[in-house]
Amino acid sequence: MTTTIKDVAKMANVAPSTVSRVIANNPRISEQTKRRVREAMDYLGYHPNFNARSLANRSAQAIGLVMPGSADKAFQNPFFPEVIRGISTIVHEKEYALYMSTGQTEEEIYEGVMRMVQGGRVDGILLLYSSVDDRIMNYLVEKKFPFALVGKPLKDEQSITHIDNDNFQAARDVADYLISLGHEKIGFVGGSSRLVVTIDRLLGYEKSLRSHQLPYREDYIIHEEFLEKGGQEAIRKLMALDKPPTALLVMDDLMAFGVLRTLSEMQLSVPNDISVVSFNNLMLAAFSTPGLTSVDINIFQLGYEAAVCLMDLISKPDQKPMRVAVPYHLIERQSCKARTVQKEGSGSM
Amino acid sequence: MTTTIKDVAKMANVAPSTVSRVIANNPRISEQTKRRVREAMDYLGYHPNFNARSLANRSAQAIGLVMPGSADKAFQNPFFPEVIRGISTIVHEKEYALYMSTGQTEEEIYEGVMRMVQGGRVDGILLLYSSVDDRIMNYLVEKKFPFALVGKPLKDEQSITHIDNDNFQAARDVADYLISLGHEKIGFVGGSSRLVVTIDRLLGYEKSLRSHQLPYREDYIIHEEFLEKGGQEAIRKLMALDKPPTALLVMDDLMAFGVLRTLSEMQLSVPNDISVVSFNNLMLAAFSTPGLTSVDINIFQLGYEAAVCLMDLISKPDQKPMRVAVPYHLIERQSCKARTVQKEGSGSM
DNA sequence: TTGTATGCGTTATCAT
DNA sequence: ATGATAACGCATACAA
Repeated sequence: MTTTIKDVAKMANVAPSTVSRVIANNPRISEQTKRRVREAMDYLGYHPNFNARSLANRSAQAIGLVMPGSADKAFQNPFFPEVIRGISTIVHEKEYALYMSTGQTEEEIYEGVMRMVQGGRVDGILLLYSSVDDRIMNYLVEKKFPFALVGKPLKDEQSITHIDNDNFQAARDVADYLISLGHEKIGFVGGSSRLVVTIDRLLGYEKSLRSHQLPYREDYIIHEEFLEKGGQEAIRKLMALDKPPTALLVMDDLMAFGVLRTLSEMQLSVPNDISVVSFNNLMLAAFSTPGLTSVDINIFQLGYEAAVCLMDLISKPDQKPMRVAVPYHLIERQSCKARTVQKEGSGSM
Repeated sequence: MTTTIKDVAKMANVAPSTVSRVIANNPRISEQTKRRVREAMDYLGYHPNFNARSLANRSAQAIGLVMPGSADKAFQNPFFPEVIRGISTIVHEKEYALYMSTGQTEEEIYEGVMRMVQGGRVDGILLLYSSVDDRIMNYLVEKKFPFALVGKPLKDEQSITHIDNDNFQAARDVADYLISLGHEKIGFVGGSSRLVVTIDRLLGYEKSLRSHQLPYREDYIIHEEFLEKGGQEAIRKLMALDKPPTALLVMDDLMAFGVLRTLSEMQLSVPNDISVVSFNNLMLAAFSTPGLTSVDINIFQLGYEAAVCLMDLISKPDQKPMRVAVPYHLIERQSCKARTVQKEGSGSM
């Protein structure tokens, strides 16, 4: 049916193995026969069968992408397309293909990953999130299957290749910034507390408060999904408090939009009534009203570096685990404002 | 190394072929042995090798995604993640996997598609754009390889399965809308003129003008990339005209943002000085200032329906080509305003 | 430098 | 109801 290596061999008057060698550009084949074989390939429109090749080779020339929830969920947040952009550039360079798992529940995703891995569909995996005690990561570790993590593992930092920002420091910087603006009641709107990135940033936030002798109030800490809706939920809870915060550290721009929208529905003004800083610096951050002050975490680069590391892991059998810290920086826009001095004034700063 | 069907067979005291039948849940195997085999599979943590299966089967249980330019380019526009969301839901239901081709130039993408197809990596292809005289589409047609097109083919409409909006009518509606607002000088900011969607909408726009006895001016037609930058370029050209338009039909929200931004840099007000309507109704449309009046083309559904069709094409050998028209509707926000009556007043409407 | 034979892990076609 | 065996298309160790 489809043309195989044998057809080419026949046409070029050589053995199939010779054709195979020509494909691999084996130096021990004479230029003459190479040319002859290549002509035959061109003429017949031959293309190698990947499945057969993978089978004989045990390599698939493809890497798998694992997102939290299936693509139809994750892609709601522009974070993922953007990491994938970074990944894609390097994957393309290496002539690899990209494979996306689909699955709604954690169980389904886990199954999908097992199938990818054991089924020999992919040579390596990129884990695009890091959560506490993740089955999938445990599985990969145990299997000693090449993978890189976008994010930080909770433990085994030394043995797991991972690429992230210094989220502890980033959150601390942000809180410091808010405090320097005179804010003392700062809310934290984060993602699931099972996400390591949430944990890290919460720690950084806490550290900042403590170093400024500010109280750390549990009721200022909210955990929601990284979506607009999450932000809406969060801000409702916070504003219902007896003493609502005057500033917010929001972990995701999308959430921040939810916050902004709800606040404006409540007739509250950002930044006059409340200041907001968030993370990711998505394109939307520039377009919202007011412009959103946001931490640019270099999402693209996160993906790019992760792909580079994974490729190393795949090609160099005894590559040591790596850790790459991608720089971040605060982009100031119009969502923050200095607070007029408090009456209670503990005089900090 | 990895556990194969043979290991399972040995452990369950059956032949490999029997194990294979159990996997396929062949009814001619007794429940007893099925149970025994399954226990062995569980115990050994067996997972079938996809490559071997595909090889024997000539089916990959995967479909390929083809975007204009590689992911790292295309994903700059939220359109693509959103179509993929739609695709992903149905692909996941059918337990298929998703392959993404990577490639920068048209040549590279073409090569990638050939490799996917002839290499047996995928059982079908989703073409996420439609351009005039597209090599890739021609190749797929010629190969009679199952594929569905998101968009409309320029010719062979009857024989190519495609999913789109009625873009002619949509653009006509939009232009009518602008005209009903009193605008007579309406600019058209579109994508590449090689894209069928551009062609269709341009036709609809023209039709609207003509039916209202309004002049169709070449210099009001701009073609740029579907990115913010494209919009910036476009509006600069238009505003440099002797009689710049008072209203714009912009083909993409991202472009529209570019337009908005540049206009505001020029100290021009939307909608007071100029009205803007665009397409796609991305999340950003709601967040921009002013809120962007945009045509919701149901991107998610576009992807969803396309995947459904492709699955039919794959599973039913003699499935006829299909055409699905996804509805659209105009979402009015604040970027358009009625024009005060013109002095020259041809009195239309 | 090139050809021969074998294996990669499954499925499918015969048998029994 | 189950087993033996031959593909599937390619790569590679071993010969020549």
